[in-house]
Amino acid sequence: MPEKLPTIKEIAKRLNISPSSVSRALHNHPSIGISTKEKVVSLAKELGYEPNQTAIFFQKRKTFTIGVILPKLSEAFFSEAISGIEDFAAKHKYTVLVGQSHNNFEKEKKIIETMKDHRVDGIIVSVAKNTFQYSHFEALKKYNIPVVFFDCIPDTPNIDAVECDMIDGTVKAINFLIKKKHKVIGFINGPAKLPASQQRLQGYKIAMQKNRLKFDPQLIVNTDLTPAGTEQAMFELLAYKRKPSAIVAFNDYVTLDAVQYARSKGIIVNRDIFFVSYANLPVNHYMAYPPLASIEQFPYEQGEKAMEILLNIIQEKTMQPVKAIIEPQLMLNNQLVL
Amino acid sequence: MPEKLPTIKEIAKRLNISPSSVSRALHNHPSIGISTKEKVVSLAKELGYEPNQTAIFFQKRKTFTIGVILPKLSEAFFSEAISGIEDFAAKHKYTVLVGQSHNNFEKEKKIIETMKDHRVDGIIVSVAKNTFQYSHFEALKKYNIPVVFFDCIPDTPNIDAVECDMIDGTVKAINFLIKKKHKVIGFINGPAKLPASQQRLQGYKIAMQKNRLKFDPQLIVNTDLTPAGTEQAMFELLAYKRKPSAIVAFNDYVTLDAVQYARSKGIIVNRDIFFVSYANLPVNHYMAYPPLASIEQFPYEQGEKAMEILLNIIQEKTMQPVKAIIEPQLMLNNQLVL
DNA sequence: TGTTTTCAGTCAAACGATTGCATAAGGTAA
DNA sequence: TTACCTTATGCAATCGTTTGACTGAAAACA
Repeated sequence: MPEKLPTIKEIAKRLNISPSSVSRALHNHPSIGISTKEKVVSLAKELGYEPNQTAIFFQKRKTFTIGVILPKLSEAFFSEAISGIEDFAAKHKYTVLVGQSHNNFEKEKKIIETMKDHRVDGIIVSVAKNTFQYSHFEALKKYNIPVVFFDCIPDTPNIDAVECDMIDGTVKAINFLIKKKHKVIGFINGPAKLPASQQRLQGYKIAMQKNRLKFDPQLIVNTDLTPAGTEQAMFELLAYKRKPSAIVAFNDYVTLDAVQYARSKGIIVNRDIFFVSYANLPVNHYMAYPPLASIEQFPYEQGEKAMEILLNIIQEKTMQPVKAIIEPQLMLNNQLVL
Repeated sequence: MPEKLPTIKEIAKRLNISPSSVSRALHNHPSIGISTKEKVVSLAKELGYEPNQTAIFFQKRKTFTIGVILPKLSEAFFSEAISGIEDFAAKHKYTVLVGQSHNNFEKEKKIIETMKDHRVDGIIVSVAKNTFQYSHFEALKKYNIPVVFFDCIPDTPNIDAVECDMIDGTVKAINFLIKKKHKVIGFINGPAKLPASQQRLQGYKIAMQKNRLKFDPQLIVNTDLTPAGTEQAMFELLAYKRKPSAIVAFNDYVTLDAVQYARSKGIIVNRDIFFVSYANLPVNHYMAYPPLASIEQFPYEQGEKAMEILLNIIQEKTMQPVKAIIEPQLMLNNQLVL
C-alpha cells in the first residue's frame, strides 16, 4: 500500500543517465541536451515524480517555512493578521507554522524553541502581553533566523517591525469626540507597562493639548484587560466628579466589557455616554450599543507588510532594520471618518 | 555573524572519534563506553549542539508536522478548534502548519498540495463549504498521509472523523423550545447540500415527530450563509401565515444577521420572537439581543480529539477508521441547559 | 590539420544524522 | 594456549537532491 515514491535516482536508472543530469534536466539547466531533457521530463511526468522537499530543505538549509507567534487566534485582529501573512506567504511559496502564546511568556519561549528546531526561515511575532524581556528573540540571531515584530513590539532599538501609529490613532479619536462637543473625555488604557498603552497615552495628551483642553490625570484609568479590571476602571471613571461624557477604550474587547458594565448600571450607551475604541471588530456591526467609532488598525495589511519585510530580509534584499508604520483610521459603521 | 552551528561531525572530529559514536552517545545507546559518552555529552553542551532537525526529518522520513486546513480562522469555532489541535500537538512534539481555504475548493486543493510537498505527517481538515468532491483527499493516501476530518466532514464511508451529533443538538434545541410552549418553530437551515444541514434537518423532523407536532415544510427555509441570504430566509419565514414564535438558525452568524433583520423590521427579539442557534459564540454574551440559547459544539475538544486520532494513526496504533462523536449541549448564558 | 570552443554529460562530494555490520582489544573459560 | 565472548568503537551506506569540477566528443575556427 505505501508504495515508494519515485526519486531522481529512479528516473536516472531507468534512462541510464546520471542523477545529476536528471536534476539539471528538471531545472532547465543550459548544459543539458534537449532530447535528454524531454525524455526526463516525460518520464518524470509518467511516474508522477515530485521532488522530496525534505531532502531539498536539508540540502539547501532552507525550509520555506515561516513561524508566526500570536497571543490568541481567537481575537479577530490576529486571525485577520494571519490571513494577511498566509496569503502573502503562499504567493511566494512559503508556508506558515503557527503558535499561540496565550500571552504567556514561558509558552512564547517554548514556541520559539520549537520553531528554531524546525529551522524556520524566519519568524513573525506579536509579543505576549506579559513579555518584558526579549532575550529569547535575541537568541534567534545566532541561528540566523530573522524576526519581524508587529502589533505588540518590544521597545528595543534596531528591530524590524510593523506597527500602527497609535499616537495618531488616539489623536484622531479624541479630535473626533471634541468635534462632537465632548469636553470631558475619559480614557481606559491598558496595562501601563505596555508600549501600546504608552503610545495611546501620549496621543491622548497631545490631542488634549492641541485642542487646549486641560489634561486631567484622573480621567485616565487602567485595565488589566480582564472584564473585572475593566469594570473597576469604569467604576472609577463614573465615580469621578468630572464624569466623562465620552470614553476612549484600549480596544473593542475592553469596550464590550465597559458597555456591559454601563448597561448594568442603567446608563444608556450612545445617549448618556459614548465610546470610541480600537480595533473595529466585525461584531461591532451587530451590537445593539456599538462604539460610536472605532480605530481600524488594518491587521490584514499589517500581516502582509510584516511578511513582505521578512521575505526581503530572508532574500537579503534589506540590510537595515525597517520599521513600517501603518496609519490607523477612524471608522464609523465601516466607513472612514474624515 | 552567521556562525556555523556545531554538528555531530564537528564533535566527532574534536574528540577524535567517529560520528556514529557521537550519535550513539547522545542517544544513550547501550553499546557506548561511559567515559566517551560523558565526554561527548559535555562537549555537546559546551558547543551548544542542537540536532539539525531537517536532517533528521529527511533521514527518518517524518517531519513531526501536521497540517490543519480550515475554512476561516476568524470564525471563533475554528480558532478554538485550532487551539485544541495545537495544544495536543505541542504535547507530543508536533507542530502545526495552517492553511485557510476560505471555503474555496480550489484554494483547498492548493493547500493540500503544499502540505503534501512539505511532507506533513498527517492532516486535519474541516472541509470547505463548497467542496463536494473529495478526490484531493483520496490522493493523499498514495503519499501515506492520513487525514482526519472534523466539523465539516465528507459523506464518504471509511473516513476518520470527529463530529458533533447535530441531530441530537437540534433535538435538544427543539425540545427546549417546546418546553417553553413554542408550537410554531421556524428553521433557517444552511445550504441543503451540506451534510451539516442534512443532519440538522433530520433532527428537526425527529424532534417535531416525537413531540407530536406537525412537520410543516414551509417553516424550513435555507440561507447560503451570506447576510442577504439570511435576510431573504427571514423574510419568507415572517411572511408565512403560520408565523413562527421561535427560530432555530444554522449557526450564530446566521442568527446575528437574522436578529439584525428582525430588529430592522421593528420586531423585538426575545419578546416577539426567540432564537436558538448553534455555536455559542463568545460575543453572544455581549449582545443586547442574544439568542435564547445556543448549541455548544465544543470546538476545542473536537480539535483535541481529532489530533489524538491522527496521532494514533501516525503511530500506527489504530488501523480501523475511527469516527468520534462529540455530544453537543444546549447552553444558556454559558450554563448548561438540562 | 591542429587547436580551441562549445556542448552534453558524468563523477563525486556535500548537506547531518542514523544504523547494520564488521572489528579490535581485552577478558574469561576450557 | 586456544577458542570464545563481551564491550566499545569504527566503517560505510543511506536518505534525495544539488553543484563544482571534470571529461569526451563534436563543432568551429585558423
